[in-house]
Amino acid sequence: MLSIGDFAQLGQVSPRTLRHYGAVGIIKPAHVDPATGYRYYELQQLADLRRVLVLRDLGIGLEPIRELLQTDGGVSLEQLRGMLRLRQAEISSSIVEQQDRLRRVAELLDGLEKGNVMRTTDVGVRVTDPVRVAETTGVAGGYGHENISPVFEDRLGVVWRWALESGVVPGICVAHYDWPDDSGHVVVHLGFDIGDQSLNETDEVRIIELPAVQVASAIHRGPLVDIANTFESIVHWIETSGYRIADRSRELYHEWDPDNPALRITELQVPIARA
Amino acid sequence: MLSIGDFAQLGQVSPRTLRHYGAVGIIKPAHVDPATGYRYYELQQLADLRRVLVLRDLGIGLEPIRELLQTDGGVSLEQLRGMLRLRQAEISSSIVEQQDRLRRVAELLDGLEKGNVMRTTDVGVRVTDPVRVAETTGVAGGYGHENISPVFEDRLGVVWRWALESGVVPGICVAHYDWPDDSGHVVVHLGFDIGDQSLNETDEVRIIELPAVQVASAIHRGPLVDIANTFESIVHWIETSGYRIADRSRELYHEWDPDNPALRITELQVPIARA
DNA sequence: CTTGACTTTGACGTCGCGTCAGGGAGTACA
DNA sequence: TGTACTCCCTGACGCGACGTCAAAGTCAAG
Repeated sequence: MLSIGDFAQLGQVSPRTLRHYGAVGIIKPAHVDPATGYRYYELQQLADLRRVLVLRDLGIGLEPIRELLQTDGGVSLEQLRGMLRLRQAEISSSIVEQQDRLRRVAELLDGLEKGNVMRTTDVGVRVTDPVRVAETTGVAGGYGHENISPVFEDRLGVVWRWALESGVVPGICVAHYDWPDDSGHVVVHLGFDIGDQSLNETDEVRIIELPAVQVASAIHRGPLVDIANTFESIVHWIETSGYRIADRSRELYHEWDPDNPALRITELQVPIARA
Repeated sequence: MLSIGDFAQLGQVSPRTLRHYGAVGIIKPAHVDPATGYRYYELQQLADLRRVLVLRDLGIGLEPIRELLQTDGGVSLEQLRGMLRLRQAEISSSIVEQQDRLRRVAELLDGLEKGNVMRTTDVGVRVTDPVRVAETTGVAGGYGHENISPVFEDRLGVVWRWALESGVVPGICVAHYDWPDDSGHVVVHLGFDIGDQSLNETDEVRIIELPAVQVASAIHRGPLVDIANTFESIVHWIETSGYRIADRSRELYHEWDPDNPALRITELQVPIARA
């Protein structure tokens, strides 16, 4: 019969831990003095405690450990095997996760050295919601703001008039681009979210649904002339993060103040998949 | 001006999270309606939120993140660098730890396949307390219970008489062994813990101090005839755990009922060091 | 004006104990 | 027998980052 302090010392744990184990039913004192409430342990229980500590140090929770000890005998062997395999899988995936984190930290540090603090910080992965868009298409001479911008102005007027005529409630403005063809020309799609509204298409305005996809996204603030930088950041991020570009990119114009381009807020989305 | 729900959806977090961030001072709503308490956010804050999420997903706590954002400007760059390096070290060591766990889980599973469930489960590392021992020495023909046991009986009688004569309060019984010499003979040291008591040595009884060392220890229950199995388990554990035997082993007789060998409880300790 | 979606504050739960606080119990010494 | 010191008890809060109710107020649409 050992006092809780002695037993704790032998088992290399704190008395508080033993009381806790008693409270959750893992290791109960062999005897409790009914008058004083003092806990007394037997030396035999040291082996039990050891087993608990071994499992605990494997990262197994106290509740599963309790279940294992409760059904001690033949049954628990299978359970133990199952638990261990489960832990094996959990630990493995957590290692992978940690290594991924380590890579991201290293990249951020790397970015710091080169002075571009906010660049990578802004890029993140997410899964977009599917969105129904009423859009028009136009053709630009290529990527780059000087090519895209005139088409934009033009098409924006078209959809805007269409919106007024059809009485639709326009949601957020959305653009996406097809891959350039051999001549370098780019098809530009420009429109806006229409939610669940049922509308008739016209020759110029089509209604399509952009599917939900996993994207790398970044927020671009200010005028669109330098949006290429943001786009480049995303592409760089994608490459160094073990992804590849999976589809055509999209742009969402969260804030579009015609009078103040500096306050514009644009979200750039590039669909990705594991490389 | 976005409601908390809209802003949360854009940022891919829950409203609860935003409220929490507001409460701890990381991201405060751009405006709070004084009448209703409704929180309203600006789209500009999305970038802030993104940065927070990036750092959070790196495993950095909210409090450090808050400090980084508070001192935004030139100063925080150095802090950020420091934080990231710290995280780098933390993640690295946690990966090592997880890999160690993974190894231990695999070994336990391996042991399960071979049917020796409790063997490895009982072995653990600890650091012993230094202990002062009054002991006698004897020579046995070799390791093995048949050689050790007669010497034990003999020496036990000697220290016991000495204890009675000197009026010492005996503590726990302790044995340790020197390495066998060329002829295979083993010097056996047998005595007991005397705590802080000051005592005179005799020709037969010496007082020594066993230093604090890191040991692999296991509890052996029952008679000593099969203690070799337990010893073998420890040695096997040491070898497969990346340690080596650093010194002579020790035995502690926690429970020593002369009438009932089945209830005996012996702790085997083998000093270890990293291989 | 109702309905339903959204929002507020407040509070508890998570996991494995560490760490008080306030008070009883055991042991050694005068 | 008093006292001092150590050990033990129960009960409670704290940690970290929110999830998850609950009760009640707010908003926009029909």
